[in-house]
Amino acid sequence: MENNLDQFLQTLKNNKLRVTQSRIAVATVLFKNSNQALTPEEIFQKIDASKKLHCDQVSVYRILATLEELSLVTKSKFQGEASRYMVNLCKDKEDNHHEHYFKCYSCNLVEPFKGCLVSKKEKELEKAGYTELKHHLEITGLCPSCTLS
Amino acid sequence: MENNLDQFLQTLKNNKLRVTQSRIAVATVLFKNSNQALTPEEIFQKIDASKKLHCDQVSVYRILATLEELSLVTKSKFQGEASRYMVNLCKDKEDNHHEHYFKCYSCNLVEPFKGCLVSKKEKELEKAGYTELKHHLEITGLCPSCTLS
DNA sequence: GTGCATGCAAATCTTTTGCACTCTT
DNA sequence: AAGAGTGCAAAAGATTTGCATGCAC
Repeated sequence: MENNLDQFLQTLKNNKLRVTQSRIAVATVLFKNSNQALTPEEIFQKIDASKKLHCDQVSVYRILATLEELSLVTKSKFQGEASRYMVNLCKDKEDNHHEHYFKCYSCNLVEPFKGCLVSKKEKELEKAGYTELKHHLEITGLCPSCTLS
Repeated sequence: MENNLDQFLQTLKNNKLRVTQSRIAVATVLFKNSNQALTPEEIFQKIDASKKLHCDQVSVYRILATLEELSLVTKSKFQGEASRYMVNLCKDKEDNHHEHYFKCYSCNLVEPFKGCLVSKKEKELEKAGYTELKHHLEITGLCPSCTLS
């Protein structure tokens, strides 16, 4: 856990980015909630509540954008609400790394699905002359444990 | 075409909604662009440009919401931009009518796909204890004719 | 010391809401 | 005449941008 954070910060250094208090604050909150996907707002609230950490809300946005470019965090967007971010625990650095996510609307658990549900359809479309295809899939609901309680 | 518009307005009457100038304006623009999905902004611009028609931009939002409830228009949301609406040319009134859309980012053509690419995955999840599943899928790219030109 | 990164203010974009007035029925 | 629907103003929520200051290196 702590190792993960250190490794995380090391990646910043390796990319010639500075290890600032704000970035440590965001990273710390993300690691403490590594099984949830949090909105920038939620991350800011948790930083603010901790008293020990500090970071402006606008900086949270900027930092998350930076972290996403480095593939240190994963962004997932669900309809009608703010984007959500979580640490990218999947260590393989393949660029093609592509996933879809389930989000529980009760506990905000976010789970990735291996494989892509849409690639088959995309291949069909490419054969039909479509190009530069991209897609975005969101699945939401109640996870098993929230279903029971 | 004109018949479609009349039929459209008749549906309003059948649902005890008034046939107002604003609703005619929105419907007219939607029918003139029935193969495209337009944003509320775009619809408003076209109404405004026509000089003959008139409707406030806020009313465009309200009218689209009303039309969507009656299934007269279909709403499709794509990442990072405003929602898009188009007349629902599919006449079967099945409530289960569920589709996914492809949007061309060049000409804004929107095409529905029959069938659902995700339902199989959802059934797996239900077996695993997940409940109240919903999903949202967006596919974008260049359509064949925009690819060629 | 240098300049990357931050904090603060303000702007942007989309959409919603409140309310008085108007037009359809 | 009644009230559904509209127009205008303003608010709301998420995110971005500009710029002067400050902190990591």
